[in-house]
Amino acid sequence: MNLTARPVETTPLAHDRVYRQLRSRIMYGDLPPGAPLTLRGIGEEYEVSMTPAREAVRRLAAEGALTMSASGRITTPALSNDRIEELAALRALIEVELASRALPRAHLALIERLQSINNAVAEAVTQRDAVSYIRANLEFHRTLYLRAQAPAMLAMAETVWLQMGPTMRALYGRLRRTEPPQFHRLIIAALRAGDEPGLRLAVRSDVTQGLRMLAS
Amino acid sequence: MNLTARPVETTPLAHDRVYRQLRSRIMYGDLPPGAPLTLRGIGEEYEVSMTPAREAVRRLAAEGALTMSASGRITTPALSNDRIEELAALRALIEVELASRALPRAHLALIERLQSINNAVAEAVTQRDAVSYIRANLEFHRTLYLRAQAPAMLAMAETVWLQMGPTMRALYGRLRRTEPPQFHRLIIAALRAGDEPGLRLAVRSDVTQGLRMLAS
DNA sequence: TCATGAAGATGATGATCACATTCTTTTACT
DNA sequence: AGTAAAAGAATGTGATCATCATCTTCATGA
Repeated sequence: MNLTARPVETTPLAHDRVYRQLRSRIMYGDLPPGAPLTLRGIGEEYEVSMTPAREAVRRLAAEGALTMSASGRITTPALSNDRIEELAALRALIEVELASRALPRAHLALIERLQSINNAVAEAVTQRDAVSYIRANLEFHRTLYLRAQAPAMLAMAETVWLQMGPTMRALYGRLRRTEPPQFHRLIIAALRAGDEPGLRLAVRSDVTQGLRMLAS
Repeated sequence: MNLTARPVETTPLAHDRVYRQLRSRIMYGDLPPGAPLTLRGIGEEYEVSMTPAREAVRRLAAEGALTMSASGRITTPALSNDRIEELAALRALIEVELASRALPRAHLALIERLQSINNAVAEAVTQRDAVSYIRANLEFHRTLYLRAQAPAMLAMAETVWLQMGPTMRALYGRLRRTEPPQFHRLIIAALRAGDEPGLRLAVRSDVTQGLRMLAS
């Protein structure tokens, strides 16, 4: 048995590092929809050969974070309105369930952390910083859902976030808004009150509000 | 512009062929949970080098169809009971929604096709053929959900099926049953009657019935 | 008998290259 | 000037190899 108490510092793995960095850039809207990528370009940017770049891309493509054309060209996804509606519906289904499962375990410390994260969201909104906004917003949701103790569901939700990343950024660009997210306050209030129906409604509203931007 | 009206027979791509064949074997329960795989073994089996084998494995691992240990060892997933409960809950959430969206478009021809697929399911049950049973059962569900015109949701549902494939097979092995699936008949009846609440209940029951096998 | 350790086998990782396809730009012809 | 053909550049695919980590097996010693 290995008893050497070394830290968890495993993973100098090149492909995993490239995967995680690309994933962050996509999920948080650093790349616009339809942005082209190349294996050689990625390899150069992250100082690896084509092989780890390919594996990272293959992995991201499998998660829907990247699109591969018939000829193998790599781009970030440019979603149709129908696709966006579907993904929003998936978010509603999965995240309402996650919130519901997190509710009985949501104690005061968690609620206060959500409160503080929500301040960061509001801050990003006033500064019109799209990437910071998306990052803080998703951190708000992830922090709540982690309490649900449902890793498979959380992974599904994150996959949906990943697919919507570039589009989220583009949508935010059209948005003229300076008020902080109202539904986050409703979520926090419902958590405090232990109000499950209210929580479900608040999460569903928060998750599908982006659709209204499309209608206009 | 290319006007050569060649058939769609693009894709002699090795990694894609390996991916699809491995995916089928996993989804339909041809591999037991925890089965080890190697890149060289896959390459030899499908007569390709390690490179396409690696890409296929990477893709399947990203979908949760394969598990990679910290040292890179590849196995089919061996799910905990908690994980199985989660995946069943996800099936319920997503597939109930898909069925509901398919309902208004489900005409007689579709219902008759479902009827005939269900006969194949019953046939597989009487012959105790696990792989045929799983394949026919999933074809039943996929045929219905295709009518929902919701490709992103269907892809999510298939990802869940994929993750449960090896476990489904193992569960079926414990099952002593000769009667055909009762809930499929309820699904078909609800479709004929245009009964949405009944359809939702029938799909949810069908999808979560496997959980009862675990309780025993 | 069991633990310890070394040697060999096994397997994933990453780099590099040749090749075919696709896309882009340039050239040539009407 | 506009269209088409052709030359060139760019890009993904698949094979091969060197390397390192891990696992297994077997021998050694208390």
